[in-house]
Amino acid sequence: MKQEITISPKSAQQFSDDVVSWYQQKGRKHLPWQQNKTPYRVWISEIMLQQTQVATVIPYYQRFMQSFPTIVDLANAEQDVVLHHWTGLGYYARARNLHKAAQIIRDQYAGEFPTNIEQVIALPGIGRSTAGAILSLSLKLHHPILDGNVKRVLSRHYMVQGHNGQAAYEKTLWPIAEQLTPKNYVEAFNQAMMDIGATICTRSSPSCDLCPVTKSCFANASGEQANFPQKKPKKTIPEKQTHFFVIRVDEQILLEKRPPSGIWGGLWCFIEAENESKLDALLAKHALTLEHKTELSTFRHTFSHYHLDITPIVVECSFNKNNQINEIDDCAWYNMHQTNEIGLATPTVKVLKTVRQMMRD
DNA sequence: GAGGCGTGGTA
DNA sequence: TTACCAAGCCT
Repeated sequence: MKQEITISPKSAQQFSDDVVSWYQQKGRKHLPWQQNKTPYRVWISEIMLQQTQVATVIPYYQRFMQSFPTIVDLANAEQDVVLHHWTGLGYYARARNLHKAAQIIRDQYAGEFPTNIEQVIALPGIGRSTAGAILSLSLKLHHPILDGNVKRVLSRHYMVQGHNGQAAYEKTLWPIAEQLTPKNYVEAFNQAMMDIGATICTRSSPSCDLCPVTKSCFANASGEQANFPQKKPKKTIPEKQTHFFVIRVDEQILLEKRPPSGIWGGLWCFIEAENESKLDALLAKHALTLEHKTELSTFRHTFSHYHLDITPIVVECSFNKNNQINEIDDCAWYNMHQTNEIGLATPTVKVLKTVRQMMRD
């Protein structure tokens, strides 16, 4: 059930004044994407920061901007190279969408990031909040934002029921964000709201004594900060099992490009199977002779929605006579000692390291 | 509209 | 160790 929250223009003005003054004194101003702010630089940061912490993003951001200094550079890059820069960051659809959107901007907007919010939202991977953040932070255009930080601040301030993922929760919060967002200093206000959420109005034990709007906060007044936002109902996530076939011929490793969507979409992984029965057919298909097989210890990789117990099987092979390296379907041979410009999932990187270590010993 | 989609940090 | 969280978007 959507709550109706009424805010007087005067209290909204007070709120934004307090937040903007706080930003000028205490806000974060030295993050890499806050220097030389352009729509492109802010866009990349906003995408990387989705569901990802600042400290994790910084080195990825630096490498990405170094390799793709402009939208057109990004658009013209190979998808493998873009995904290579995302290796280990997760939610790889973000990188695929970023690449697609850059090509749209190159082809339909002459390489200039659009400034109309509807056009920005129409780009793949950009929703209302990210679009508002890009246009307000880089160009000072008057748009509200509503990311996880802002939601938490507003949820507490006005005691809005609900939690992330609930439609009614967001339907209540967007009009609040619209009413509070000032016409002047919109960039300072939006950045400050994210800073306050990230550093003061934290998920657990918020530092209300440091908050510039604590005096008007309903949750603070009633001591109910811990009850907002509400806890999500917890659910147990399933466990799945798989084998990684590490098919190796000398220093060459056979990898398979995954389908363009779904888990690890577009990344290169070891060939997967639930059990070993697939191995014979696999060797025949690639014209390989088995020389030695080693099963490594199983390890667990946990996603947001399931656990995956992975058992790597190192399969040392030689090529059959008269068969050189032949690439079939979406498979390709990679030299395991070179840093190929391709995207790899974290467990793939981990197993590669283990195999390199085995070869040294 | 609820679930898919990653990973590393933290309690 | 396990469970949950961190600047969402897409289907």
